[in-house]
Amino acid sequence: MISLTEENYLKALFNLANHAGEVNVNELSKQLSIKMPTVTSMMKKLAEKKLVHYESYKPLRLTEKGKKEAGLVIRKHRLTEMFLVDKMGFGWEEVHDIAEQVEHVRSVVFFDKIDELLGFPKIDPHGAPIPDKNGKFAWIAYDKLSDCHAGETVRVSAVIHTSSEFLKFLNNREIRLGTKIKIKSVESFDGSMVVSYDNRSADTLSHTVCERLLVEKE
Amino acid sequence: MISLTEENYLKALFNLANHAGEVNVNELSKQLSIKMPTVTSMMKKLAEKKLVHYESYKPLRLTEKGKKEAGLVIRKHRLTEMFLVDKMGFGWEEVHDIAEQVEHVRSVVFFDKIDELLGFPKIDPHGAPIPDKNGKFAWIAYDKLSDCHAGETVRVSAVIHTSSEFLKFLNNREIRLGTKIKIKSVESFDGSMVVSYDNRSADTLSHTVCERLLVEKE
DNA sequence: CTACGATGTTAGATATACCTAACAAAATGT
DNA sequence: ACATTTTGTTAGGTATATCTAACATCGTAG
Repeated sequence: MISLTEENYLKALFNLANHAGEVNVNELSKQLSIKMPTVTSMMKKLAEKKLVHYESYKPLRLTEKGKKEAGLVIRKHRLTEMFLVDKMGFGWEEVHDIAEQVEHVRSVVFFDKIDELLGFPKIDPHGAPIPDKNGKFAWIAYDKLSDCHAGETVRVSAVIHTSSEFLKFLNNREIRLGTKIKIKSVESFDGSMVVSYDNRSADTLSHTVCERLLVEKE
Repeated sequence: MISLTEENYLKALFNLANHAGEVNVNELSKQLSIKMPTVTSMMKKLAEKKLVHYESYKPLRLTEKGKKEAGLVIRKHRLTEMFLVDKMGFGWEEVHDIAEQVEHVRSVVFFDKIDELLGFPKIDPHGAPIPDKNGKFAWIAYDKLSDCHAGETVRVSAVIHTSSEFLKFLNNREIRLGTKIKIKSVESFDGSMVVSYDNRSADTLSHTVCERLLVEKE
C-alpha cells in the first residue's frame, strides 16, 4: 500500500526526472516544499519498498516499480483534469489544484468510469500524455515554440502549466491547444517572437511564453 | 482547519445522534472501528476546537459549530453520491465507498459545480436530504414501512443503506425510490409483509427489509 | 590543493492518530 | 446492596510525516 504522501513523492520524482532520469534530494525538497532531511528519510523508506534506488550522496532514481506507480498517480491526475474540463465545464487554469486532491482517491472503478466517459483520452487538457493502465507513457516529442524560426507555421500541442497565471494569460490572448501560429519574426536580443494566429495579425510573445508553448510543425 | 480524520468523527457523531442528539463513546467507537481510548482523546481535541461538548462519563453532543461542520461534510458526501449516480452512471449500491473518499476534497468550487450540474438537488440517491451550504438539514419525516398497516398504499421515499447488499437486494426486487407499494397483509408473528407493486402481484418482504424502507403514505 | 559554499545525512524533537494494558465509574441483575 | 458487566479514562507505547540543529561530504574557485 502506497500512502498519499508517498504518492506525492513518486509523482514529484517522476516529473522532475522527465528528461534526466535522475533527481537531487535538494531539487525534490524544493519541488515539494519539504525540508531535505525529511526527503532523505522518505527516500530510505521508498527504497525499502523497492520504489526508488537510493544510495547516500548519489542522485535519486525511480525503480521500474516506482515508475509504474508514479505513472498510475499521474494517470489519475490527468484523467481527473480532463474530466473537470470536458465534463464539468472548468477552465484549464482551474483544474490542477482540484485534481491534486481527487488523484488520491483509491477506487479503480471510479477512474475507469471517468476514462470511459471521456472516450479513453490520450492527452490531458494541457496536452500532456495520459499514462495507460500499467502506468506507461506514450511519449510525444514536441518542439518548444522558442526553438522555432521565422517563417514557420506551427500548431500548439501542449503547454507547460506550472502556474495558472500562465494559463490565464493564454486565455486572454485566446491561445489554446490546436491554435495555428505563424512566426513572422524573432527578436534576436530577447528571443521574443512576433506571430500571427486566428484573427490576430501581429502579436508579440515573450521568450518566457515561447519556452512554455510546445508545438508541432505543420 | 478540520482534518480528514476529524471530519470522519464529526460525520459519525452526526449520523449516530440523528434522533437522540446524544452519543456514547462506545457507540462512536464501534461505528468508526476505532478503540475507545482513541475516541476519548479525539473528543477532548474536538472539545478544545469547540466542535463537541465533552465531559467525562457524559454522553457526547455536537456543538452548533460541530453540527454545521458535520453538515458540510455530509453535504459533500451526498452531492458526490448524487453526481456518481446521475452524471456518471454508477448504481446506488456502488457509490457510498467512492463518496467516502471524494467527500474529503477541499475545494468549494468543485462541490458548487457538482451542485449546479445536478440542478441543486435536495436529496441524494438513497432519499437522504442534502444539507445546504450552511450545513443545515431540511428534515423530512418519513414512516418506516414496518410501521404501516395492511390495506395502506405507500411510496418508497428513502432507504437506510448501511450495506450495499441491501441495495443489491432491492435492485433484484426492482424496488427503487418512488415505487408505489400496496400492503396486502402483515404477518403478526414475524412482521413480514405481503405487498404488491409494479407488476408483482404478491411479494413477501421480511421485517428486516421493511424496517429499512422509508415511505410516505399516499 | 585547500577552503568554502552547496548539498546531503544524522540525531533528536514535535504533532497526529492510532494501539494495549490497567484502572475507574456507571449500570445492572439477583 | 453488592458483585459483575459494561462503559469510559489514564498511562504509556507505536508509526507516519514533519521539523531544526549539527555534522559530513561533495564540488569548485581561488
